[in-house]
Amino acid sequence: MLLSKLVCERTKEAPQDAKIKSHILLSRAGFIKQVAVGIYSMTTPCQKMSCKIQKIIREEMDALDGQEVLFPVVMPREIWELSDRYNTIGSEMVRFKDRNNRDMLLGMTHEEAAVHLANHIVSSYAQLPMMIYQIQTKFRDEARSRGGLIRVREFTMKDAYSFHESKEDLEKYYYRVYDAYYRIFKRIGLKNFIDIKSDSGMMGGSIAHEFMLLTEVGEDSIVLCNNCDYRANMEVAEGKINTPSVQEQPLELVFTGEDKTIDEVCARLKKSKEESCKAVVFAVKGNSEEVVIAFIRGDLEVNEAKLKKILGKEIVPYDGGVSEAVACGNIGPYELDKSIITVYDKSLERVDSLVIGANKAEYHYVGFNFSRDLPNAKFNDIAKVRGGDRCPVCGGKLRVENGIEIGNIFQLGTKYTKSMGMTVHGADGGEFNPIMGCYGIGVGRAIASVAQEASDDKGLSLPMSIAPWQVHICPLRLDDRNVNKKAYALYQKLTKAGVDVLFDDRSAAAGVKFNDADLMGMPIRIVVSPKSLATDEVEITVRKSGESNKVAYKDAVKSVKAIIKSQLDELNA
RNA sequence: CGGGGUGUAGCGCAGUUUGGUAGCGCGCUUGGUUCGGGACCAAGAGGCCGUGGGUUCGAAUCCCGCCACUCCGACCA
Repeated sequence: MLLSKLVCERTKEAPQDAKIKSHILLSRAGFIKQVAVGIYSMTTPCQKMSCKIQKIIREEMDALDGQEVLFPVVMPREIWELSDRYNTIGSEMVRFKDRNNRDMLLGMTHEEAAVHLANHIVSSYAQLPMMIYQIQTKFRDEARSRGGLIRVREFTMKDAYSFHESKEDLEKYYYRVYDAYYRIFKRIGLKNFIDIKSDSGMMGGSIAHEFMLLTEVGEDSIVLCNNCDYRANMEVAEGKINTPSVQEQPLELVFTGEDKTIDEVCARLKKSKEESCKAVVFAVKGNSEEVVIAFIRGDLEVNEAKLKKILGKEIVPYDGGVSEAVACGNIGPYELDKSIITVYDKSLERVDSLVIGANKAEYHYVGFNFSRDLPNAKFNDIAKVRGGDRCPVCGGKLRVENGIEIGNIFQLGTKYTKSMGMTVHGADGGEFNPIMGCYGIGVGRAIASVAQEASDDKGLSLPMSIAPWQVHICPLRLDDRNVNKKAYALYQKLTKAGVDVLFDDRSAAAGVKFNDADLMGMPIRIVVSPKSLATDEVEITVRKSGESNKVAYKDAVKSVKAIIKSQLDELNA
């Protein structure tokens, strides 16, 4: 490819809105161009990279006996009503009417389509296990896109769906996919990634893992143990905390005036926050009359994901109180209106003397004791883990890091096969609903993740396996007849040898060419110049290490192929 | 969905307070001199100042509406 013709505009300055490295570099290198919020065009280098990632994914999926299919982007309402997701999914799903006034939608995931297809084809247990996958555009109307390609509305995703006769078979297959995911991420050049147990959320099913790239700019919080290999998404992470040892005391009503926050009340009463109980008020989504109060120790925060799971309902923060008389700041568990849904965090269970709201303006109680004063209270874990809490497995210290979700795998169970009426004949002559797994990887997000990780202050430094071109030739002084002849000849020879080459045919200054090469990040740079040709050599520089060697012109192809091979071997190891 | 911010040339920005002929840097075109880490000289092209309305002799600038983009938060199968 000749750089002068390449559809890809580099800029010196980053777009003002780009905040994170991958977004800045992909924009500056001209790999992506925003069209609307969360919607991007990809230029040639980016598309080539996407194709190479897809090729690796296909190889690994095919090795699992996956069969590539293509589901539609636009689907009718009907199949989504069978799983009830037409109604349960909110406005992230784009719905519209076709010319005949039929309800249609844009696919944001394809469990329904997968079951619809499999249901028509699979009728016997002998056809199982079976996995189908696709690589296709999805549209999710995210409330807020950000971070360049990290969180977008339209994106290319590989999604796979497997069908099994038994839970055991699913589990066996699930862990094969798990291993394949490790290979995929390693092969595309990601380094600092881990898998974590995750909340299967609204997908249904039980066991699920997320693959996370650990990076400061990640939007997810991950809890990791410094001592053992416990790790979990913040949504499901558990931590152990110390219980303060306080003497049991009689319950006593105390005046606290205008002090409402935990800090104010504890300061006035000279108590530590660990001996207080705070109330966090939520409303059930779609019904602001239905109030839920979560009680938790004053120094902790409520983990809304855990709370939702316990309630089985969507909730939203609510800033009102339990009544006009008792606003936030004086709510307590003692003698509270019984019609209100309450949830108690386990952090409160063994504190023998608590400061609580009195459900009465300007008053709190001290000396509250759950086992004495509210013996029927049930305790759940609804606390957000903090860095420094202790590991639930080994007791070691927990830390919290940020990550980007680069893939996920779910054991779905029979949620979709049951609701959509997919049955298969078993060996015993009976019928059963196949057990499903599903497995996703976002291709664009993988590109952003690589850009985030594989880069330095000069620009991208792309892995050999997915770089759009493996070699970037920078001829200096193309007006020099010898340089011109030898540089173009080298370009031809490398191309013939099966190497992907980008050739900078512009008559620009050396600095311009070098800076563009550094920014675009091809793994090997070759300089052909009057200086190098004086000794009949070219200069080969490895982008990653910066290591540079002069190689005899006639050995250049051999030398390049050796570097390519060693870098690919390292990624495939 | 809540709270801030910004829309002026392909990109990055100044000009808006105090209304008076549309500016700068980069990039682009042409010619010349340069040539191993973002060269120099000269000459050019390129803008309905987001959009609709209002005020005014006159609006990028003042007023009102709308749209888009963006940051923080909520949300995120």
